[in-house]
Amino acid sequence: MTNILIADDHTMFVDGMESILKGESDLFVAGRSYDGPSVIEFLPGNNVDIVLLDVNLPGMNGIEVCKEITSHYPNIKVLAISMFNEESFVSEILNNGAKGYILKNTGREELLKAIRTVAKGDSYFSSDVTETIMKGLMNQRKASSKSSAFFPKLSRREKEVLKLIAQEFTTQEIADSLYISLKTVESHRSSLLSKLNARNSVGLVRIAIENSLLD
Amino acid sequence: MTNILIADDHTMFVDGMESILKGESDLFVAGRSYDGPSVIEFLPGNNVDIVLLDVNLPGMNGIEVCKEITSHYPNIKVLAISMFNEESFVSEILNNGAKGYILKNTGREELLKAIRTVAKGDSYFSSDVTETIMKGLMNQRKASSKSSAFFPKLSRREKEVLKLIAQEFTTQEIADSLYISLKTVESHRSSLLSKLNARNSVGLVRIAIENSLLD
DNA sequence: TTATTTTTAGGGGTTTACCCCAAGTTTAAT
DNA sequence: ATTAAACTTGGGGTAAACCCCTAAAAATAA
Repeated sequence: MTNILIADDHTMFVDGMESILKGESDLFVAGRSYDGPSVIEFLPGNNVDIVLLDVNLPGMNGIEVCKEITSHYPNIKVLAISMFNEESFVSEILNNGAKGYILKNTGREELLKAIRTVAKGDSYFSSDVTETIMKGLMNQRKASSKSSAFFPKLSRREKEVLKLIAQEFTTQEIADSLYISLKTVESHRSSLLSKLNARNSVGLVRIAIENSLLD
Repeated sequence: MTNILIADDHTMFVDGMESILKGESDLFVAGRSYDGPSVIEFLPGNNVDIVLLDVNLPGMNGIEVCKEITSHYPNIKVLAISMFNEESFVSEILNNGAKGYILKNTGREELLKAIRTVAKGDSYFSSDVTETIMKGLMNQRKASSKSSAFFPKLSRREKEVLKLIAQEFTTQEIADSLYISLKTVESHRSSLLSKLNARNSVGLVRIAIENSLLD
């Protein structure tokens, strides 16, 4: 018998999931939680084998909850469930101990299969998710070779100017804002274009966003 | 007997909803659709009283589907269901004939109540949604001036031009690439600036990237 | 201390972007 | 069939961006 805790803030979804699991003799719904903290409160004193965990929970998000569970209860398996096939979500929650990741647009049969697979101690990912992870790994090399390695150092001033350019300020406005002359800003602008190998401001901003330089 | 068509791309959700409705003797699930077009295909030749319609459908979004349903089948009631309590979604689908709007985090009882209310010909909104609508009405004056809330529709050409701008092409190069005149591209550029409320190309590209319009 | 980079700033010029106007054609929706 | 968008193309103008050049003070690294 596998005891399951369903953690999802969408009541309707939890109701539905429970209806599905009720028909299975080897699966038992031990409890339901509608936010992160109540999952943590539920676990001590209740016999839970698997947590069906929504990645996007209110209060304390799924990733935090997952980290909490796997560190304190190594025997409890977390099966992450999400609306979104987002590479960032997937990789982050997997790095925090989740044993599987399925999407809410997977069917009843696959849900049951995923639960039973994880209950055995194996991992389960729906095919969409596997694909996403693969793409993520592919882009990691691209990103590292493009951004980290090929990325030239920008000086303090250049970064400042770049941020203001990205906020749609004109050269004159940037000059006024930094209390320097128009020509100085033009000079920084020009070295930015050269360093980042861009043709114009649009390229500067695209590169800046891609390398998250605007924070 | 009320015949219900469930339209949602999340299989698991549809399964769950069906499980809930199966226990009710006065409600019958006539069919299930996983995208917009298949809803439209299903209706002729099937007896449907209520469509449980997800606002965010692939292929053809819920708002379009709703418009189509209510214009061709005035007797069919649409009960909109959504993850999001977004004012823009709510007001838009209501303006297109939906009889009710509930969130996916409403419980089983409220779902059944909503269905039966709409089946009688009345309207039903969950209290959260009512609140959102009220707030929306209050903010309508401000919203028109700021309008950074939701994304205006861009025409085919505008999207093409935007993509090329983001690739650092000049107006002349874009014109050559699309076999249209420089002035035409400038015209599209200008309407893009106006629609997206940007000061220059940098703003256009930033907004485009933020809304992942460059694929 | 010397060398290098950064920051500052200018002169002078070309190209591009952006703004206002108007108006014809094409396409889509009612 | 009639409206309404969307697409197209001008003319003419201003402001901004971008490019070449040089170069001195200031901060940083060797």
